[in-house]
Amino acid sequence: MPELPEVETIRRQLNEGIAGEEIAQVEVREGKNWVGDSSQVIGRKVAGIARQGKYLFWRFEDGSGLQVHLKMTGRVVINSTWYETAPHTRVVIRFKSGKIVYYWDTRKFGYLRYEKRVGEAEENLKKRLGPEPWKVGEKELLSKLKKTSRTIKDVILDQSILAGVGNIYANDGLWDAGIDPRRRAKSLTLRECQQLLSALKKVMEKGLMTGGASDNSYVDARGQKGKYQDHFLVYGKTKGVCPKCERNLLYVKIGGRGSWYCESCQK
DNA sequence: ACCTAAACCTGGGCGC
DNA sequence: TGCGCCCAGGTTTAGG
Repeated sequence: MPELPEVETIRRQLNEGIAGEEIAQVEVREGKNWVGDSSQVIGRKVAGIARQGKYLFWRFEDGSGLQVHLKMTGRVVINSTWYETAPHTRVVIRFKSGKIVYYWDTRKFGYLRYEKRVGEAEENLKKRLGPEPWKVGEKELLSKLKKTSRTIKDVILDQSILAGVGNIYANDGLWDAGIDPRRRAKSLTLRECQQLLSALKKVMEKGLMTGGASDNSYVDARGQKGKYQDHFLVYGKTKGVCPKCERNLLYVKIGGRGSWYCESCQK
């Protein structure tokens, strides 16, 4: 599942690959994945690619743009012939230069949407999203934690509180911080909040360094798998053991999402 | 207002 | 081996 490190990896590669390119043609093979009228992007030149949380924004030179969300199984891949005829290629964007961007998505949850004023779209989204873990202090985060009766895991997955954290990095971050995912957010001390924030930054930086987590569907904009799945601390480790104390990990569902933790090391 | 749960989809894994 | 069921989770939306 693309979370912040995966989306950022794609952003960097897209920026490198298509900045300055002019869109010549768009082929929408699956209408669910394009919101609105795809012909609106024809003739636009890409100025650059921005990101807010797990959202990508293609900025065109005329101030319009494209908002993209990959949801669970979305891929954005440049110039890979396999995707030309792949069964789940949903959108094909061809540039004047001959470069091609493929949007591929088995489950059809993701979308591309043209925005007449992309700067405004980014601003509107920014108002709805919380800060990314690097952009918030522990005191500011703690004051948000104190306002809710939800579990800490629920809260860090809430994009309006903290942007960019998904289930993989939430699980690993909570383990690294030694915090039980079932704890009420309001029960965290300032010190624990600081540990959690620094753990989340640490695991997400690791994710970025290793090219993201390709546990299931994720590949980068070059079609390559990441390696963070080789560094999972607890995520997905059913029948696995704690990396620290080697006791069996426990599994519970929190807010409908799989949660792995060590009863002994996470308090 | 605040919180939970269903809906959106498909392929893969599991049990029988 | 094969069938069918259940599950994965980001976000929105509907419901309690």
